[in-house]
Amino acid sequence: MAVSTDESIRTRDGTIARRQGARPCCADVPAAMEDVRRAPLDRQRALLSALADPTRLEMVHLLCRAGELCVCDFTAAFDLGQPTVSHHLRILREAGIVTCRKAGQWVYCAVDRAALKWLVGSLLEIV
Amino acid sequence: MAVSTDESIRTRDGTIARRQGARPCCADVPAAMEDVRRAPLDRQRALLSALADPTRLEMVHLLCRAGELCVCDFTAAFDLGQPTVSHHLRILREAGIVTCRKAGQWVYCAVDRAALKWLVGSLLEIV
DNA sequence: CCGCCACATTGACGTTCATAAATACGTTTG
DNA sequence: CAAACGTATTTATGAACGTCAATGTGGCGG
Repeated sequence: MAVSTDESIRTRDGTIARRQGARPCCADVPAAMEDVRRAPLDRQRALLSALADPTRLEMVHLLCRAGELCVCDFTAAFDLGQPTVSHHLRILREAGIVTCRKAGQWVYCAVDRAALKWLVGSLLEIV
Repeated sequence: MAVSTDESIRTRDGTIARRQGARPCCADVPAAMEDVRRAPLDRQRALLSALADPTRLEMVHLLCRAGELCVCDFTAAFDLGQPTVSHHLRILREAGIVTCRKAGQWVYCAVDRAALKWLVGSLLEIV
């Protein structure tokens, strides 16, 4: 593959951008990638994907307003089977977004605000 | 179904909670649901699900640090086929998270910080 | 004008996920 | 102890998603 010398390209606004080689863009970005990988990307993604489902997001909204709800409250509110509700609550619990306490035969759930605040903070860092 | 009168239940910490009827929890929450549905849940969910994918989240991270990148930068950085990268960028673009400008035969992408800030603000509202 | 390049689109494939039915578990009540 | 209730788990199914190969599109250079 032939490699030409530097060349200048015209950008949309008419300015001249100086670039190197035959492939003006596609500059190496391994250094930046290192920083990216070091970031707590996994936890961020776990929280985001737990919240990305419409049912679970509505659950969190409802729970934030109600403060504390038991599982049967969700089954009554969401027109979903009890196993499905339990499934979603498990995902939210494993993501650290909700905490559950057992009282008698009921399980009361609440939002872990610290987790949501951490997510917000981590998003603010990259903006 | 028989409905009993008020009854008291024992909670985990030993306190007595007074509840009504045969089904102590599962109180009606339609009023709260109304408020929830009125909230901009859809946009919130769209942004969250766009960010929930590990590749797309890393793209946004990288893009926030780099400021502006063309599509071939991503194909070089992510070890993915060009159609796959294009697919992810389309989702991010349709979600309003990234904006694209065409310069020559390259397409340069940048993060719409306002969108991310809106998401952060909407999350802070419910916490 | 023809070939190359960056990027977008289409179609297909394998995987993941949400949901429901059936079942199991632990607690309360009679 | 047995029945009833709230909740968790298992299993199966259909839909959605990420990925790739092939192809299409538009701009740039020889």
